[in-house]
Amino acid sequence: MLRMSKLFLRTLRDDPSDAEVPSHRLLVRAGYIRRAAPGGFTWLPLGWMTYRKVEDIIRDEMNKAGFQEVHFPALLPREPYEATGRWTEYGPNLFRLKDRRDNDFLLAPTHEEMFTLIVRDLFSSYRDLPLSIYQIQTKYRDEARPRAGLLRGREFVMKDSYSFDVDDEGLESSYNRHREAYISTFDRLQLPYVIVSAMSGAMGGSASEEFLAPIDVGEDTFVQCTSCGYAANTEAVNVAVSKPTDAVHPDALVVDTPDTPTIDTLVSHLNSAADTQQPDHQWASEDTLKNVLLNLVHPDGRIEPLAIGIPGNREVDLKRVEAQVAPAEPIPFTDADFAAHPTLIKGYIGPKAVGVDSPSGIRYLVDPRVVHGTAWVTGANSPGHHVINLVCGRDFTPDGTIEAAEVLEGDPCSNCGSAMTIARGIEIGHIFQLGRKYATALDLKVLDAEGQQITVTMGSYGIGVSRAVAAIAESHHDENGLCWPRAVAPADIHLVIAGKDDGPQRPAAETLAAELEAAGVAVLFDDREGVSPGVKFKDAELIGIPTIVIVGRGITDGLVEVKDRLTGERSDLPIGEVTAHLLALVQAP
RNA sequence: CGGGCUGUAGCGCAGCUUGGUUAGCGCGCUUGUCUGGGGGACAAGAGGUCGCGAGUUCGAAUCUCGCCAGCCCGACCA
Repeated sequence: MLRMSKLFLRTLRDDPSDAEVPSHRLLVRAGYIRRAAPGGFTWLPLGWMTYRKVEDIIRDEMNKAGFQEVHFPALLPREPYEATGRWTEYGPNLFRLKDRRDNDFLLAPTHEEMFTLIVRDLFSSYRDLPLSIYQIQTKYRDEARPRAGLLRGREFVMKDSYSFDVDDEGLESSYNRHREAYISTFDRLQLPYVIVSAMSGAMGGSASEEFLAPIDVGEDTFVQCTSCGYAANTEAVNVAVSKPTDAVHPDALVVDTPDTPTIDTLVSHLNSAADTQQPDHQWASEDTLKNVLLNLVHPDGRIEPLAIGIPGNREVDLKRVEAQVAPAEPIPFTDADFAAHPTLIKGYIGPKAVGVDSPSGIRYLVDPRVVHGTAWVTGANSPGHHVINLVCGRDFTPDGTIEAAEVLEGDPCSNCGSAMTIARGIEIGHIFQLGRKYATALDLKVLDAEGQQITVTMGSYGIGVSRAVAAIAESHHDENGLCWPRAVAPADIHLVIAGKDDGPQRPAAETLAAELEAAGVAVLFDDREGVSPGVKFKDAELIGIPTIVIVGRGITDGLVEVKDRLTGERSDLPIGEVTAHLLALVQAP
């Protein structure tokens, strides 16, 4: 039993000024967590109990699925990460430090290397596989900008699993077992989620999905099809592509378009100038082909310029580009870059100035909607001039396609063509098939049935444990405070004495509390003296235990009040029946 | 890493423009009395390196410079 008279807790009447998102605000106000470092939080008793409930559910589901728990150090030597290249590739987000003999160490941001190495050390036969092992561990990332409390810290807890299989079918099966385990886990945590297609990114590999809790404060943007259920992180969306057309277009024609360096100015010029006006059709921004230049910075420092052609009604989405070109990093051209490429006229760049066979030699990739037979208005590579009716495949041929254009609300689904919606989400889980990248780099092989060495294929699966606590808070609160799902609440029942300190309420509540505890119900007992009922009620709502029991003025008639935190529904029950009633509530599935 | 805002008691804030006794208010905390179903009242208290460091000045919370930290937007982010 937790007695509030003794509990290490102080609730705050005002919102902390540095907290913006609800989970951060309420967890601090209700006395669950406290900021201790940039991006680091102390868990106070109520918070730690909730955290442990979440962790236990995750652990339980992992164990049920047959995965085995291990535990690595967070402090690791440089060598394994050197072997996979991540010591440098991980960049500034890696916490690096030195010991007294000047050896390099790091605080692990994730543990692929260590898991791979330990399996290599212990196992050497296909008969040992498949294997899935996991840990629940504190991770460190030197985030440029920790924010939103627990949602993005520099120190956080993650459950990370790794699967090891001899072939692709095995990997597929391990992947699906994790997917199922994640579904059960998030269902138990009562976290709403959408499973979206994701990029496997620099990690390599193929299949990759994210579990996103659809909450506006989330940092990921995803699309969802209103009809077929397709969902994807915007980084991973494939645009719906029209078929190549056989339409016959007039010859390409260069027209004077003075002072039209932007799509807007170009479109309004086309619609007003005598030589370009069309009787039956207003020019629109989607008729234009916008050519944007980027520099790709490769991990080895090499810089490669890249030209991207997209419909003029859209912007380039750098996140999407990065997902395509990883591990290279895309950076927009600066004025200095344009100066270094005098054949590229900013605002008037056309397909003829770019492409590997052009004078510039710059690789030219276009949006997949720019297909054979489509006609475009685009730059004529001369200030104040554009060309109309420039036909892809006839007048120019790009070097390839790239998913670079921003995704807009209402865009057609690439699967079924229906309109897609866009929403934000918190990434609460990520599962993906790593393949053989780490096994190859660290030489993880086993003998197959024929006695041949084969490289193991791996999967990697993460759940942010501390982030899950915040995500639950984000999806389970109201203006008065938290409303925990029963499975993760720090106690089952919040029992409040509402009466004079020497009134009959106290002995009745004490008896009830003892009875509940004896029946196995975890009670947070507000037995504080000299605290008015109003204060206790406010605290109870802030703290958010799902059922609040009030021993108050009804006690003279032998009644206590049972209140549902979420619905506000209340009922008076004879004190003799309360324990059975609450027990049923708590044990309800 | 760029732009904007901010840093004064556990929490929320005023004071800074125009430098000047002992830095103030509300909440919270301590003691007492009253109160006792929605953060109650009165009284008396405790609690501060004014983010840190230099500088200007007879004198700096206040002015200048540098740094650090926080929040928001963007960049970044298996």
